[in-house]
Amino acid sequence: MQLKTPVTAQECKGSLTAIGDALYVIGGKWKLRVIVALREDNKRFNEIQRTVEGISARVLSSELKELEMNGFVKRIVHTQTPVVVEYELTHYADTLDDVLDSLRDWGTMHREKLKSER
Amino acid sequence: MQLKTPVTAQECKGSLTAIGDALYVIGGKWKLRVIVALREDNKRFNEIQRTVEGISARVLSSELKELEMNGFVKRIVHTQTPVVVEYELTHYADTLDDVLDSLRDWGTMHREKLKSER
DNA sequence: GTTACTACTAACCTTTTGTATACTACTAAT
DNA sequence: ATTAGTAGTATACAAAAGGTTAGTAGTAAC
Repeated sequence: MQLKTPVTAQECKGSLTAIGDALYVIGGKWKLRVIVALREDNKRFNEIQRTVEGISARVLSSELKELEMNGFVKRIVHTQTPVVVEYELTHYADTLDDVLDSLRDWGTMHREKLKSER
Repeated sequence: MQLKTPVTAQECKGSLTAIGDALYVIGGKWKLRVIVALREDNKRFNEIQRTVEGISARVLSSELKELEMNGFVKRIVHTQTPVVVEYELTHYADTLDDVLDSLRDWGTMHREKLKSER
């Protein structure tokens, strides 16, 4: 049994701004999932697409661009034949560990709850 | 300096599923923000709309319905004139505390980082 | 009598997101 | 010669999400 975080109007406004800021860069259906896929290992384009089930090449391509722009991902091109491109998480992406862990834990718990309700 | 969470292919797949489950019910632009607004206090419709800046009545209405369906929010109707409707977080919504806190902390940190880079 | 507040909802429109298919260009295997 | 793999982009279209405006019906203030 967990106590409710006491929240004043001030704190509430601050939270709203902060959470808005966070969702602005990591919100959406795919960004966090791509980051999770990359946490396993540096990955190449098609590997990521196979790991993140359901994402199309077009959407993955644009998500990777945004993640690169926001400093979560580094793009490494190996100029061989065939050209191989690797995507690597930056150190800044590691700052998302708490967010990803809490979200994973909550998702796991929620799935259990739904299962037990059936 | 924080160590990178070691992630195996198995753990990665589990995380992807769990995070997918979480985003399915609390993903999108508004749901978490509505919950944050309600953490301050039970709120009436127009109060929530004023607190969560930028949300339209139409969208707030549908978000509240989904939040109610998923067990995060209780709708309480006071049959007076005028009819007053209050929205209250359920105990289940409290299980999101870790997610909300980590997201708020990360958002705050991120905003500071952007500020210092300007 | 006009405006504002209560809590929405319907209709319509725009924007965002996603899907499907085809295509580049090169290598290697069958 | 055909197929598969490398990493995408172009095009066209469909679906989902979100925004805008107007309106309901009742009360109370100005």
